[in-house]
Amino acid sequence: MDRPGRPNIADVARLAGVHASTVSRALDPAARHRISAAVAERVAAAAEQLGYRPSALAAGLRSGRSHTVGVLVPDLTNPVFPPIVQAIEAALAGAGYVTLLASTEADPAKEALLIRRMAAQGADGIILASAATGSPAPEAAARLGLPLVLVNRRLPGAHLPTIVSEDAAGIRLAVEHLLDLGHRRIAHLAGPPGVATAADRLRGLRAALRAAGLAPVAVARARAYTRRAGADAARALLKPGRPAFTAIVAANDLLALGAYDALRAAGLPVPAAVSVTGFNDMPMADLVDPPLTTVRIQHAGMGRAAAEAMLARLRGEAASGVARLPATLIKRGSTAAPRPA
Amino acid sequence: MDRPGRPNIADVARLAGVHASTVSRALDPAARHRISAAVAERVAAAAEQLGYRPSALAAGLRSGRSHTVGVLVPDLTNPVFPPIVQAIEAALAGAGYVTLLASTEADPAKEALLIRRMAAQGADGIILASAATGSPAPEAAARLGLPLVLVNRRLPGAHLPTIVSEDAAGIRLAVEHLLDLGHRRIAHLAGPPGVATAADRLRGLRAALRAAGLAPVAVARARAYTRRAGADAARALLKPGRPAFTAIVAANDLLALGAYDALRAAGLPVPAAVSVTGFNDMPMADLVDPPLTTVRIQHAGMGRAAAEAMLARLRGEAASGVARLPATLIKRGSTAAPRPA
DNA sequence: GCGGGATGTGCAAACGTTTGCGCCGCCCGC
DNA sequence: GCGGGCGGCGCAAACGTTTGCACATCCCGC
Repeated sequence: MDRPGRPNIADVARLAGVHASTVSRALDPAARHRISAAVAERVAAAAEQLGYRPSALAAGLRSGRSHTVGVLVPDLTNPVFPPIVQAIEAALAGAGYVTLLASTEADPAKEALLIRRMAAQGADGIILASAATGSPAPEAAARLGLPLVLVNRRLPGAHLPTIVSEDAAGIRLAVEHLLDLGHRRIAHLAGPPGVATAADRLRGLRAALRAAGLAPVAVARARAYTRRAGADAARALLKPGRPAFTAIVAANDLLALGAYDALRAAGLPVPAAVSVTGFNDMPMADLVDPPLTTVRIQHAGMGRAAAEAMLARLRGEAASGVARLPATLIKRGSTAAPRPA
Repeated sequence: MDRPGRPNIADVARLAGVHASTVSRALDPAARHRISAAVAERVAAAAEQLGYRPSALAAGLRSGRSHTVGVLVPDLTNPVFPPIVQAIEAALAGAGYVTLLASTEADPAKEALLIRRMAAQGADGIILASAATGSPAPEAAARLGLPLVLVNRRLPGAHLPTIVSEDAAGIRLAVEHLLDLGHRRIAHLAGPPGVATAADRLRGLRAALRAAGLAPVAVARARAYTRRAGADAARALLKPGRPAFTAIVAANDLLALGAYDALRAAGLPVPAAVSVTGFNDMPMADLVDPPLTTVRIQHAGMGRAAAEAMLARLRGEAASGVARLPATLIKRGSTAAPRPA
């Protein structure tokens, strides 16, 4: 009976011969300076001896800060997200924060539910990966008074701290690489509607081609960022009557892999008949056949930056605006000079 | 001043004209039956009108159950884990639980720290993916009184609820497939020491070969479940003086891909010169060159089962023992009949 | 020598729930 | 007609912290 589970702050106080509030202050780095060194030391020793672990729950209840941040992704099995989530978690953990993870499955209702649930758990903020237009997150977070940070995708309407890649500049690298190889008839496999990256990359593609006095010979829009949707859209590009092209710039690696499927089915070898580029340089992009030429984004960098932005907001620094992390071109086997006509 | 942030349980009680404790019971499905239907309805209406959201923090503090479960993975960027974590999270969310995620980076000290931190956050239990021998988790969880469930890897010493794949039976499928193709000289790329799957798969391989009156012609042990470690171990297999073989059974897909690298470097085409099999059927395994013949495990099934096991334990059902989920062989392009000697 | 700021610590009130206990009134059985 | 049980609800004490406030002590300057 004298070992009632976990030691209390009161137990520590008793052992150290001080009041509980003194223990609280002595153990809080931000308030330790208000305590004499001798007492602080005695408290630390007592806490150590008892193996005292403060209850973050109780602290969170009283202080309103639970040292917890929610992370929402649409689908963790999309290879883009694990590195981002991993980096977020690492950065948050480094600051003593715990990460709450949940998948929205790209369902706005579920997104709203999860935000409410995380708020109920006392989360101090929400990091949302891959917001789509119509997302209830901004309004839900605002109503709950929760800071919201966006990563990987912008939300054009909302005025929120956001970390994304340089989509336009990145796609320009891919286009210029193809132009250098001699391609002139370039098609685009665009991302789904309502997704900022899709629009930004399409715009970037148009601008890059225009700079060379060209325009895309065809644009097909995939209904989702998946391999299957990419294959379907690529098949549409290949329909008889469509203009001929020698290269496909895909808005995303999975779409590029879908293009592989469609081209293979049509008997068009990559890159001999058609060159293909992706975007993201997801893990394993170098292992597919042929190895995918793609635009590498800073997965980990984005995650870290998003976590930092959140931590800054939680410190009270009213940071905002969108940060764009540079992208680089990774040349692999899926691009080559066009077959001479 | 009359809109003090979030509505209280007391606010609801006031509006419904009852006591706070009645509100608590009326809103708790497990205790609603102790309340008259009329009052329950009035309370529900009041809660709805105020947009009342109970604070899980406060409830957790008082009741000791925070409806929170911690999930620990060594490395989220390993493609095996995202589907498992996703399934865990989905199953937990379905039961009203929130998932805490953290990466241990295969560091025992970090593992222990994260368990302590999650315990401080009031986590009701811990699901540990890929425990290695010497893991501090069992002792740490026991000391904190936290239920612990293992997934993906057993921990031979500990007596814990565990969900793994049928490793021995799975590897037997790969071996029998190679035997059917006519292979007789089979080498094994084993997993790292201290990892139960590595030992189980090696044992399964030996048993399957013994049943055919054979034995592995060579076994190389990778220092980790990574592509690079697989390549290094495969290189060791290829050293001059080592016995010749026509097939490599790898303990894991990433090791198999490492074998690809080593074989390619040695000028040995897969599968013409050497057949290769993997284990896990991780995403993208069908996209590599050549598409990998591998043993498919039930990623999502394991995650779901692990979550169910945890929920059962939290309901008080003292479940235990290891559950083994069946694996199936996926035949692709990396295996073929051996080149006639 | 005295007033006034530091400086260090204690006090107690929160934070928002859950839950054992007790009370009241009703119904039912004898 | 009466007693006992039970259903329905209120009461208040937790759960373990943080933090504004008060208070004592000490030191310093005038």
